[in-house]
Amino acid sequence: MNNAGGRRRPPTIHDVAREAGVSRGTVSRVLNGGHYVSPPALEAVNAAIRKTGYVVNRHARSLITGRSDSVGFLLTEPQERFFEDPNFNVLLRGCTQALAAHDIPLLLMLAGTEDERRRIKRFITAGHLDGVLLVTSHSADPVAEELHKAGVPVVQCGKPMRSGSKVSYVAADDRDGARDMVRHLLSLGRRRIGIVTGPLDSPGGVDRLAGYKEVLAEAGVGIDERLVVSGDYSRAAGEAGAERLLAQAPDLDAVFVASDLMALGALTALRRAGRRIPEDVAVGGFDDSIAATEATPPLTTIRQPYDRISAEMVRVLLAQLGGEDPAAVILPTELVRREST
Amino acid sequence: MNNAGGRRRPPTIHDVAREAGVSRGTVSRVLNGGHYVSPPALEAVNAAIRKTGYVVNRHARSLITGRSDSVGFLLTEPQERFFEDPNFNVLLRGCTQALAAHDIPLLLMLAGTEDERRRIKRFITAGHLDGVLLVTSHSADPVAEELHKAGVPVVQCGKPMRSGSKVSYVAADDRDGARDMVRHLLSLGRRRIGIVTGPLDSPGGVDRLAGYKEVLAEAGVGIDERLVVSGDYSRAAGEAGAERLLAQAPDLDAVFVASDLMALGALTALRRAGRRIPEDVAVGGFDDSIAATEATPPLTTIRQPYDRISAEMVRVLLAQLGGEDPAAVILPTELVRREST
DNA sequence: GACCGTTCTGGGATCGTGCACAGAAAAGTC
DNA sequence: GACTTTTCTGTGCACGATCCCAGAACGGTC
Repeated sequence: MNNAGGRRRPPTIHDVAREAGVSRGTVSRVLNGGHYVSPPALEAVNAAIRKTGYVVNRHARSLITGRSDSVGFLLTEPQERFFEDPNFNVLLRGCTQALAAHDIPLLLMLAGTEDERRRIKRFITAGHLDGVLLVTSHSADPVAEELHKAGVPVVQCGKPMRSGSKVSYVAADDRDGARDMVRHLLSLGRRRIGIVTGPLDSPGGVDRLAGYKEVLAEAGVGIDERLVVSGDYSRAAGEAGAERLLAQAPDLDAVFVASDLMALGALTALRRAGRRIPEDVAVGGFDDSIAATEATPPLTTIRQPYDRISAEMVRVLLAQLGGEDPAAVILPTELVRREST
Repeated sequence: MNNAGGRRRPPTIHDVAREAGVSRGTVSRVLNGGHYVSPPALEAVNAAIRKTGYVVNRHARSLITGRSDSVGFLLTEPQERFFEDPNFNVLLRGCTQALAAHDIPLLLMLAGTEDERRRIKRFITAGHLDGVLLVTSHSADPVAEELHKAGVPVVQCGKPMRSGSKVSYVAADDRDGARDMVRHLLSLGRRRIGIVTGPLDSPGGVDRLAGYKEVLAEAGVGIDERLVVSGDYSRAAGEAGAERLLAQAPDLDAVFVASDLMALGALTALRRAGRRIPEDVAVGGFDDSIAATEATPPLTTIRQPYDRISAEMVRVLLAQLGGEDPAAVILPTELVRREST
């Protein structure tokens, strides 16, 4: 068994066939489900596989089947922000593990520059991948639509902006999450509730704002546009947003910030203005990333089920590879109470 | 050019040959470097490639060459900690981009459970990968050695524990970084300098401690074992470590904490004990992760050049694929002064 | 026994490349 | 011009699997 220094030629299906005393065809059938194989042949082949340590050559298989049995995980701009977002890690890990359970390798592709985008699109449309899991914070990104048009199965993380799109997606229920948070703030007796929204050219930004307005209207609390500002999910934007709110509506007693990272910035700004959290101003975040638990005080937030999102993305993609139609999945969120409210 | 709804058969080398009026062999030669091809033939082939939109079928190529032209990025346990470490992201992104420049896809493999480890080892040794970039916080991990013995080119991130190993690695100069930090603390007039080391079964832990002791000895400051405690790089360990130091040596005036994450915990513990940072106790970290800049006060730390580390890992691996011998690369660190010292 | 349908098996064709080889064409040498 | 060397080209084969098809083996029915 000494094999140091170089790789030996791996056993092929032919070696297994010879060892088992059957033909290649029979071995191939065993490998692909075992239909139309007699019990003794099945056992002989399995024994031969164990004995030889045979592993299928995926390249040879792909060449004839036309499938690659691998999936791409595509992250499009803006990398800096997203890549440092802990939520991204959870997604990537979840997808990798869900695919591993099906023995499907994941190819990581980062499209930062325009040049990289072209390269990657070329790679994908060349048929090197069976499907693509797409993550982009900018949901207006046309790449999902382009790949879909080229016949490549795609599942996007987060709702796409264009509503007519037939691209599969998996997302958390932004609107409902926002409703829960605002109801929670109302239940604490707060009435001057500000909001720092996400970018309003993305469904995440729009839907969370819609939920906010909906609940306030329901409760008979009027909507004061001075209580509404927007940011881009970054920490700095949260800080600036809170400052703007304080200037426009100094009497606010709560803020719903549309991401935990922005909430961190908001905490800084509010504290600097001398407001106590949560006594003077209650602060609610969105995401439930680790940032939320490590903040001081720990953030009340809306949990996005990233582990389930990744699992669903893989499930939907594999279903599509199996011939099913594109699907949209919306997963429920959950209010997580901590000390900031 | 309408191709909605399904993939069309991609053009093959044969289509290109027919289009260019040459044979398959000539096209193949153009694809692989263009040697022994006449100028007119070269141009005709290139034109045909552009016209047909031809992209090489990697599976067919791999089948005949025996190479896969793809590389694995393997992360072994313990995932939870490492995966949430922002440094990991920087490594992963750096490797992906460096490989993309050579048109080499990266396959992400996470080995959490023992079952996953077996699966992945099987996958790799089956020849589905040309080489492996290995990241593990536990440097005693035998997987590097195993893969190496199986003839798979490996480059490890961080120095391996076993010194006799012939596995390539790329690491920052831990010892020198520690020396710089301790010299810096000495230059501030501090003499009672504590240390929270990393795990002492890893070179990172051992070497940083060695640097610490070396500089103190050089400076004629004795080594007080009450000033030395160790942790596991986690935030909680930093907090506990600082508490132990405060109990064992209440007169300390500086702490060198062997990771930024631990330093965050140490800040909490020191502040709770009423020590002002940096007036009473100066705190130095290690890594220069984003945690360092976001801490209050921002941490003085030793910068590990993760972007260069990832680039070197890829360079060394590709060199090895090209037939060169395994290599060890140690990169210089840099002191980053901020407000915690 | 003749016939049928189902289960099971083996071998040839095939996927799209790279490589070895043979031979043509061009270039250099005496 | 005859010869060698170098450059250039096309063809057959191989890589390792799946797929298809023909036909054998089996069991049941009339």
